[in-house]
Amino acid sequence: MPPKRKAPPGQASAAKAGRASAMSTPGPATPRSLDSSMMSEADEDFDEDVTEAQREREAMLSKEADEFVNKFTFGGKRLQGQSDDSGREVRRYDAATPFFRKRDFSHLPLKPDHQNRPLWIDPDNCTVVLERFNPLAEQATDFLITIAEPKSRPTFLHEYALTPHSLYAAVSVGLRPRDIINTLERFLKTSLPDVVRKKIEDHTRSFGKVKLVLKHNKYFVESVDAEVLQTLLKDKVIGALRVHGSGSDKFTTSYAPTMGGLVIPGTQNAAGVHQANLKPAEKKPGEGGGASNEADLFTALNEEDDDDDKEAVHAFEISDANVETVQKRCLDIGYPILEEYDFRNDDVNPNLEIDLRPNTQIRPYQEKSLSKMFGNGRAKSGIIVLPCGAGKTLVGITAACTIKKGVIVLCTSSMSVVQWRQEFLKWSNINPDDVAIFTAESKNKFSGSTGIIVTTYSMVTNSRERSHDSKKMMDFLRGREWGLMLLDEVHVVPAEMFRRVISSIKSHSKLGLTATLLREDDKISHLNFLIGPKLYEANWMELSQQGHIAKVQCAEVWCPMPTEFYDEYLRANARMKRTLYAMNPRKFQACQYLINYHEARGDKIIVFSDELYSLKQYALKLKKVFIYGGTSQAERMQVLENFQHNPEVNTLFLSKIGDTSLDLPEATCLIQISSHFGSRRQEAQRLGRILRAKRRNDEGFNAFFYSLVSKDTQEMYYSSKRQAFLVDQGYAFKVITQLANIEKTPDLAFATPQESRELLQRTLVDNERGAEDDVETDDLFGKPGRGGGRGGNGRKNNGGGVRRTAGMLSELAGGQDMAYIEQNKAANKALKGKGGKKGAGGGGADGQSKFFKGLQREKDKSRARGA
DNA sequence: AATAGTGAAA
DNA sequence: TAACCTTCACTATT
Repeated sequence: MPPKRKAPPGQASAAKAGRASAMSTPGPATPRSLDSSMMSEADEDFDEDVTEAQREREAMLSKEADEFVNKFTFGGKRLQGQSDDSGREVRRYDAATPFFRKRDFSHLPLKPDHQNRPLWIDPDNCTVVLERFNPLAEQATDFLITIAEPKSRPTFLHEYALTPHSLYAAVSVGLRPRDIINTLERFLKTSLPDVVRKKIEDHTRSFGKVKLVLKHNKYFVESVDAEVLQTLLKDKVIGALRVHGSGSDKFTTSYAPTMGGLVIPGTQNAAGVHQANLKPAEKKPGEGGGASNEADLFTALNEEDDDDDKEAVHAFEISDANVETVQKRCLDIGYPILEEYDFRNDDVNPNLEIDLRPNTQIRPYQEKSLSKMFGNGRAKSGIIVLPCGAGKTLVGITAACTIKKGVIVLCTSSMSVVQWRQEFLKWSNINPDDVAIFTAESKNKFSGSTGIIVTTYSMVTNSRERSHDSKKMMDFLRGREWGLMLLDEVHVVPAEMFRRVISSIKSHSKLGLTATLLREDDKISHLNFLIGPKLYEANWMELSQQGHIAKVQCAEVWCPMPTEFYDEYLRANARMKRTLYAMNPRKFQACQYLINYHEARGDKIIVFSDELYSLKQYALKLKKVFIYGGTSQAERMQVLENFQHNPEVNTLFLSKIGDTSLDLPEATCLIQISSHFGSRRQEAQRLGRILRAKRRNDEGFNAFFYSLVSKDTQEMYYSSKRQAFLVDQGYAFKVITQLANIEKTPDLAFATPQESRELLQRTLVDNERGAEDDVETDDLFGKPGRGGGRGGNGRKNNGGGVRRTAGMLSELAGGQDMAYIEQNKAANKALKGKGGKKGAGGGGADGQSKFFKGLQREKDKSRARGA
């Protein structure tokens, strides 16, 4: 037994502080860390203080339990809000009751055969919980992804939310309200609460009644129900936007002769049938129950549809520019606009000669997502969410092959433009002349009357002066109707700039593709009226279990900071903080260790760092290749080529350039040493980089994802935020606090305190000197690189000028004392607010110091820009 | 043809 | 809670 030590009061409070800080680090890791270190310490060392320690622990545990319950309580906000419901009924109380507080629904009577039913429901906020281990789980899952939004899908319990959007999606896929209610009733353990029933009825009543139709290059709001249109026109927003054609205030009323009888009952699942014809063996017997059930529903609906088609259709026109406004308004007032394209009966637009190559195989989930899009024989606009590496491109191409009209594909970078074209040629029999690329380099049109154009968002949205060719091309794009608009990485669209695409190019249907329907702002919901509802979202875990994407082991490695680093960290400004926790020598060692370990296993490793300084330092010290924004095109190609084929080059360091704009070869291991705040999108996108790795099948996992985190720094908080999405997808993050035998690593860097201190000094000097040089001499770039040369990567720095201006203010602040930082921040903000628009009035900032000189320069620049 | 400058995303 | 650097694509310039 170890000698007992009586804890001096000071130490006890230190332990308390430590514990408090551990508590304040949110995320799934917290309980584990408490178990392993804190608990044992408390038990052994603080024997004498047992009562106090215990009390403290109990308090902590109960607080933790509260947090835990809160986390799994739906609508935690309401919980605090309503404090008293004493008037209602007397509830039974037991030991667990306090944990549930007001979220106790044990009064809802269970059905006698509840064990055979997989769903629970929370009537207050329409959250549905699915038991994955229930025999009926498969069928229920199929149903739930149609009517509800997946919130969280770990191994055993899945959480879905019924939202207006998700119900809208369900209706647009062809389910009727009563189908939804009946099926829910069938799967629920309790009877469907009336509140929910009413909600579903209310929300779905008006759905699917209004359509947006493109006719002769003009947009019309269309409905079979004249009263609905009247309602819309009475709305102050929509009514004002109506285009009054030819002086008549009546609707244009027409009949829809083309629809009657052409959609043959049973084939409404057009895409599905199409695919089934291609490959009948693809149908899985296991899916029988859910699929046929769904098919029944669709059949029922379709008969009704045929009746509708014989009715009159009423419409009024709106202008291109107002489409977005009208769509948004309609959604707000409960009449979401549905975009459907009856492509098979479109005689106006020429057909495109395109088909999938005969031996092409569509995977079941791809087929499923497409059957949602073409559920009733027409093309519905919407969004399909598939993880990276799961074949998004093929889904888009298959959609194009089904519609067989002109297609416009929008990508985020010119590189993926080239890829999309190649994929089209690879998977379909399209004539290469009919797939044209529209970027800065190439502005070709297709040869025939119709075809495919692949371009970038920025090319289409660019509002500045255009080159002559570019202008002509845009007129061409604007002047015609497209059958399908494919929006790659659709989560970028809600940005102010990019949403203009929607109104400037007219297409009959839109299909958005993305892996991560995530943004850190709340604009993602805008996609519902910009593009359409989410038609399908794949379950990552399911795909990896079926072997379509890699099985990934995720781990978070906690690296303690040496005290001298931590002292410096506490003192540093935000910019320096980020550099310091990336340069943590213990983190460097962990990185070195992991690289060694995985290279020995034969893995290909990618290391991500957002922090450029540390990226270079790591790569140079470990003698590995690296790519960042300034790396020239030719060299990027060369490095990637080597990484892919040269057995000597197994590790590649990347800045955040690797997130989107590089076509990375397959890798099996990924290490993150620094990242962009709490961006869940980035985390998911990076993980996506190794999902393609599925060749090796030797063990349980075929890919590894490490996140290196400096302990007790901001990183801990960001890291837990970043992981939220992946945790919801069912990934479990293992916390590693100790790497086995790390001290045996050959040439372990910074092993002595001396080296560690040197590293700190150099880091500080390198990052400060740069700023001073910049201001004083204005000649930073004539010098041979701070932080050592370019280790074999001799390249020209073309981004220098840009970086200089950008780095100016913040670096200056770093060189000054605290008082200065405050000023700088305030001034920076003021500059932001005024600058650019009206040319900030020349206020008190006269050229007194370096700081104000820099500020003045910024100001001049923004004024020049504005004029 | 290579490079500088710019707006915009996040 | 805000932070705020890096990166990209486009166009104009030398």
